[in-house]
Amino acid sequence: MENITLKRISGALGLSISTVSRALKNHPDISEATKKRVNELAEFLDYQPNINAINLRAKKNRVLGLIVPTISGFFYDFFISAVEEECRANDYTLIILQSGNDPVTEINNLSICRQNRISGLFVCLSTNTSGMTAFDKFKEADIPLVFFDKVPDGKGYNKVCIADGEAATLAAKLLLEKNKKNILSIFGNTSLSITRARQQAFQLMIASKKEVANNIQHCNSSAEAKKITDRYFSKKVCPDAVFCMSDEILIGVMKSLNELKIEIPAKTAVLALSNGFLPKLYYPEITYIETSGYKLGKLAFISMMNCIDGKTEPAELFTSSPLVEGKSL
Amino acid sequence: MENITLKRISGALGLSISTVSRALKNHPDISEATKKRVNELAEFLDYQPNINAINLRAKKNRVLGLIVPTISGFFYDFFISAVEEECRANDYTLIILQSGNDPVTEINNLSICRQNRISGLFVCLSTNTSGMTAFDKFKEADIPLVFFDKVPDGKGYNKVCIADGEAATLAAKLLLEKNKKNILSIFGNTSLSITRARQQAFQLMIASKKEVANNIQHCNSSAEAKKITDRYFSKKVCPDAVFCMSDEILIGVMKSLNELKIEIPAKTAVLALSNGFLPKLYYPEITYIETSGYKLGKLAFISMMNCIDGKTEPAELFTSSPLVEGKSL
DNA sequence: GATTAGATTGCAAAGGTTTGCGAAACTGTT
DNA sequence: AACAGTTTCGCAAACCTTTGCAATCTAATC
Repeated sequence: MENITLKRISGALGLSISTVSRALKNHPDISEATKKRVNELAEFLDYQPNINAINLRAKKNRVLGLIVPTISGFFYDFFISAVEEECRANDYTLIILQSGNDPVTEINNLSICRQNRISGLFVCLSTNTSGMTAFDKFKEADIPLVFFDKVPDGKGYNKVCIADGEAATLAAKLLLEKNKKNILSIFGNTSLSITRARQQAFQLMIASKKEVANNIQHCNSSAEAKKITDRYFSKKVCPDAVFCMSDEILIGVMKSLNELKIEIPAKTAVLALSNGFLPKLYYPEITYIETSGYKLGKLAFISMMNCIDGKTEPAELFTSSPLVEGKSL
Repeated sequence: MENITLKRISGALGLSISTVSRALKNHPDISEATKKRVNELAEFLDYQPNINAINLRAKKNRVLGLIVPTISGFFYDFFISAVEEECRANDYTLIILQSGNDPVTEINNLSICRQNRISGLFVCLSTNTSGMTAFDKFKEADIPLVFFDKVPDGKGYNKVCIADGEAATLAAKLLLEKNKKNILSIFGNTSLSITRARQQAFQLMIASKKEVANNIQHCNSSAEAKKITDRYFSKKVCPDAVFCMSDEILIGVMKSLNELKIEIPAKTAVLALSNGFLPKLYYPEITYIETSGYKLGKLAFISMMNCIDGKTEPAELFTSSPLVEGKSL
């Protein structure tokens, strides 16, 4: 079946292409009568403007890119969900690409984005990104970048972040308020800036009460978190609280505690920084400080719009992290 | 900064646009010397072919659409993840849209897809889709549709599905083998074809052993599943096994059992149909029959490629559902 | 030296849309 | 009837790429 184009409509109506184009755009030059005729036929023929032609002429695509280590999980899917909603509401097309934490794939994805002539890009760096040179090309081309979650160091980049320090401080405060004396606090890989920010703030606050023991541990996976917890809770004196820096860690901790049949919060309290999905799965529901991927996504889109609207200075925006009470503290 | 185009390169090299175009495509008509010159300059200038111009000329976009009720969850994100991988590997761009289970949004999304001139569309129907007329337009336009998860009734559509019957039968068989006598089986909303398929197969197999009691219940949420479980396990004679049709139901069941401190599998066994993520969270790990979103995504892509390659008859493909042993049975 | 074959390159059209500018038609005034 | 002033519309270029066909050039053959 032949494509419906302006030419086709103009031919059928005995008008010029430009008149049809303007009529469809409700241009004041065109008489109401003509507009009506054109719109009716366009409707009838189910005319769809050719987006390629439009973009070609306009020299820009209303397309945003989004690169993420992986879509599935407890965090990025929520982030993507928020960004997609905003893109749809603002007439942007969204292209999502997974890097799988592979630097080579990451570079390829950047290339795909450039081929697609995106107007902006959301990026969560892969864990072992080799450098920022590939990203700097976008800056040169005046394509705004908004980093989230795993962000590059240094000024000069747009970033949206969880207020890691605040959240961790709040967590520590809560534990102190509840008079916990022997805390097991588990963090992720220290090479990540999130880890450092969260740990530093947490540590600082706990240290304000000299008599409180803070057992700091690091891990790279749920399994490692479980092992650590196993170890601490097979001692004579068990921790009276466990702090989990992330959902991934929470999984390991809970598995251990459930297996060891440690009652929560009677024997030990559990507190986590979490996206909010997992804590509600457990019994009792885990008290957590919300580090919402969804909220972060909304914020990222705002930041992107700012960039596209010409705000030039790179900005770092933060989401708030409210406490969500469960029964584990 | 000015855009790099073929014209720009041809000007700089004193060649014609067509020569440059062919050189970059390694056309045999062009001498090696010229190819080298062209490629080097293109590389140097970081030339990116204008995809809009290419698509305009080719009259088709290498773009696939994907409509899903929501990205986040335990299922669709895995499905999307698989489809994205395949799209990337096969040079397709993927556009993901959420319907939020709203029929109006669904229609709008279809419209967005048409505007983007997609070459194919993956669809999971929203729960209350009003009818298939909006989708039939795609058929008329020869744009292949591949339905997954929530699929329309009747022949005439491409579908990829979990082998619901097989999976449920396998589940029932396992419970019978373990000599369970009093089973609580919880299913989702009966208006969904998945529910009906799973329930029917499960019921049939259990009924083959007359002495086994099968308590069938339905629910629309985790919370409802929890209530049902609460009720059954506050009776004098508790079920010796719980079957969960889905992850959502499993969540409610586990919350109830944990709260009531019912030991698994000592007091009662738990068996689920699941995407595989949640069962590994619990202690003990839940035995499940895998209804993998990831696998389904891979299959959907295969089906899509078949359609695009001109296979005309609508086909219904199934993924297998292997047993994954946990410690709950 | 003329002819031919083969290698290499260029011309021009097409794909669909937008838009500045000019042209035509119409209105109403004198 | 001539004019100005509006209203309404069309021409043509530009966005960038691909490709059938024609054109040019080189070298070899008769």
